[in-house]
Amino acid sequence: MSLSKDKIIRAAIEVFSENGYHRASMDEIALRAQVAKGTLYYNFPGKSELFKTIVKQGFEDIMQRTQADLHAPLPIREQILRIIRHHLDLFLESRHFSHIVFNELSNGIEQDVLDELKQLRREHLNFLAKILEEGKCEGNLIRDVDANLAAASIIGTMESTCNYCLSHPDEYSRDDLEHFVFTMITEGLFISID
Amino acid sequence: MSLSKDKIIRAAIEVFSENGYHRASMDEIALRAQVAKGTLYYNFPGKSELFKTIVKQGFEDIMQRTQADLHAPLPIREQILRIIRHHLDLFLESRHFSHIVFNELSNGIEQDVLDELKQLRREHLNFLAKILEEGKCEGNLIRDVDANLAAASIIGTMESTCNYCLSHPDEYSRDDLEHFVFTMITEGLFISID
Amino acid sequence: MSLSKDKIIRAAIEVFSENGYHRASMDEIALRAQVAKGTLYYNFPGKSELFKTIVKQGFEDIMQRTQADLHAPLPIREQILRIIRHHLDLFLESRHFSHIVFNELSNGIEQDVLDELKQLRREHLNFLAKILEEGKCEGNLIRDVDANLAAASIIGTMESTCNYCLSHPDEYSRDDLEHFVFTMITEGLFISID
Amino acid sequence: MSLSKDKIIRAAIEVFSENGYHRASMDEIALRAQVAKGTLYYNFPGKSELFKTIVKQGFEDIMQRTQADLHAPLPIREQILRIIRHHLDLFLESRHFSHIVFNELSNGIEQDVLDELKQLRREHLNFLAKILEEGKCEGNLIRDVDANLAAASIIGTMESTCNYCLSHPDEYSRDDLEHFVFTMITEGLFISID
DNA sequence: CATGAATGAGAATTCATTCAT
DNA sequence: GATGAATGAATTCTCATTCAT
Repeated sequence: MSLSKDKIIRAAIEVFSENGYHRASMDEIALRAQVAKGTLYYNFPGKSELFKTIVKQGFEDIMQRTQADLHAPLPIREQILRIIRHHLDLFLESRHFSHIVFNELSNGIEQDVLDELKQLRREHLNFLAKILEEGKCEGNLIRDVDANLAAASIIGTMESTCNYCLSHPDEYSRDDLEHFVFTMITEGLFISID
Repeated sequence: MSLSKDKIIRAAIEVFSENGYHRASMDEIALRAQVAKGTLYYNFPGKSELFKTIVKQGFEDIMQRTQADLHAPLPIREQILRIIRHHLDLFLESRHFSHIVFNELSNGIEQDVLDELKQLRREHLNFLAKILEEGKCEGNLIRDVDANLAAASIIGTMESTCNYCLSHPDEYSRDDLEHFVFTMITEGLFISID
Repeated sequence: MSLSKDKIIRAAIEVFSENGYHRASMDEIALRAQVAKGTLYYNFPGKSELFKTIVKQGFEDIMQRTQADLHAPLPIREQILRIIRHHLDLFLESRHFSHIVFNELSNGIEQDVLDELKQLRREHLNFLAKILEEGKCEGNLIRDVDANLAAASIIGTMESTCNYCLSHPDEYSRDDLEHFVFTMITEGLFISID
Repeated sequence: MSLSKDKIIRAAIEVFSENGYHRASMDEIALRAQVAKGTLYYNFPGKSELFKTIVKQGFEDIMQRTQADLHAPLPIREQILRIIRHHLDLFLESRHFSHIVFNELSNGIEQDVLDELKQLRREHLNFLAKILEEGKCEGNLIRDVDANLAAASIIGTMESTCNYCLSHPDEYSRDDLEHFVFTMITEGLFISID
């Protein structure tokens, strides 16, 4: 693997994260990667393909990190907690990137690349949905809802609350947030009388 | 009242919704509005101001529509249901626009306009948070969580699940979605044993 | 004579003086004159004609003011001094306007208007040249040079030194400048041994 | 060395000279330089920077050409004559360019670029003023006037008379003009009785 | 007389992409 | 493998001018 390719990817993550897809410029990426502009095109067919590579890597990374932490006999309760933890890490650490990865897959990217990106997102959702699905088998804990919708819901909750926390720094601790998200997702807003 | 201004706003909503801020071009907006390019600039100082007008109107619209439906003595349970209904209407009807309104407030818009947009989003969140806060007083129903985070969480859940449904058309009925969202938000993923 | 017309002319002098022909906008002129943009075009055929009116008025004004101060039996020495005085007044008071009037008659104005403007400048030069020519008859004082060139030279000297003084405020008094210009024009740089 | 850069500069001198700063368009410059519009922006940050480059080069050129011709022991009389010669060359050869360089430094160029341009003009004036200042030491020839004002005065005289001659072609020979300017500058308009 | 909404040609600038070296 | 000069289509914005009222 070429050295340039790595430098480019690292720089591209930075630039896409900071600016979003459209405001990110190939010039800026080349500058940060300390390679010539031509080198970008030597290593990647174009901007959207470079973007796809980044996003793909992002999805794979979060899925792998999460997976690695979900040893077999963990109760679903703990599994969900760990999923939340890993995703909050990602979201809080690199909010724009997460935003891109999870949301900005609509704007003006070439249709074929867009389709691949949507496929990646679907896979990630399936990954989470599958964990939930398996969790359902485990005792009478998880409500019988559509696992895909549930996964989407979890991601939405995390993204939105992270966004809010990031724009209100120092108001919430990391632990507060984690606890809140876990409660909302598992117990909901209403007090259950038990 | 200027006829052009209305035509421009209608066209701008369409174009921004379909393409997002950056891919939306003033040319396209003028074309759709059937006015000359100069007319855009006669009526609005520039692209970002036009965008701001649209977003502002969007926020005001959803808040007003929701407010109008929340008569005084409704139980919080019913209020939340109605909030969800109105927001799902908006999200499903104009997904990209909602996405813009609720999320794409980060990428390369002029800082001062951006600040105003964030303020609008904050106001909308406060609007929802206040309803939740008031709901807390009503019996022992709502969990004692941060109302702002809860509001953010609700929006995130709705946005994300709507997105999912829109990319999987015909898999979920409107009623299914509404019911799911309501359950997730109020009861969470876990079955409460009562 | 219409009231609007006067307001427009006054505003136009300001705006042209401050910005030069090209940067001056009809919008700005209308704004300052407190009339609608259409009113400009009701009173003047267009920007260049408006400009011409201003310049013409400027030339006529300076010529008239100067003429009025040159009573018959004044020695040429005194006449030149008064010419200098009046022109310095104009140049120091409204540097950009003078600049426009005396120099910026080349840029992108319609050819026919431009021709008229050049004609006006020529007339002003002739006006000065004629005074010099008459002065030649008076004793053996004025060198036998081309009166037109001499007039051009006088204007150039005044313009250039005024410009310098305006960009170095408080370094030269009005009297210093007047005295310097008079000396340069009449006696030149070299000490004449007499 | 980039070939395009040279072509652009040559074309820009032409276009700026013919039209002045505002009427000169980047399109026209690109066309004349036979490069694509983008190439302009590849080589120069923008219009005003390109303009600055041209003006700077113009000032440096005239100062250098003049300097090169002023060998040490030349009497001040001869030095002034040579200064006049070089400047008339420039003014007559490229009137609009000279006009731009020496005068059009006011109209709507970015403030920072404008400041640099004014600085360049100041340097040129100082260059001339210094020569005059040194000339003062040489015998009792040069009047004790402010050297900066004198330099400004000389430039103004040359500019204005060249302008006049250029709009009255064939009326004055190059030698006539040179002789006139030299006389005006050194001896002034009045006959000194010696 | 006066208005101001509407126009559209034209201008500066950006940026993904190509290609000869 | 890598470069960077060159490109040109696309984009935002300006502004003199027109015209129905």
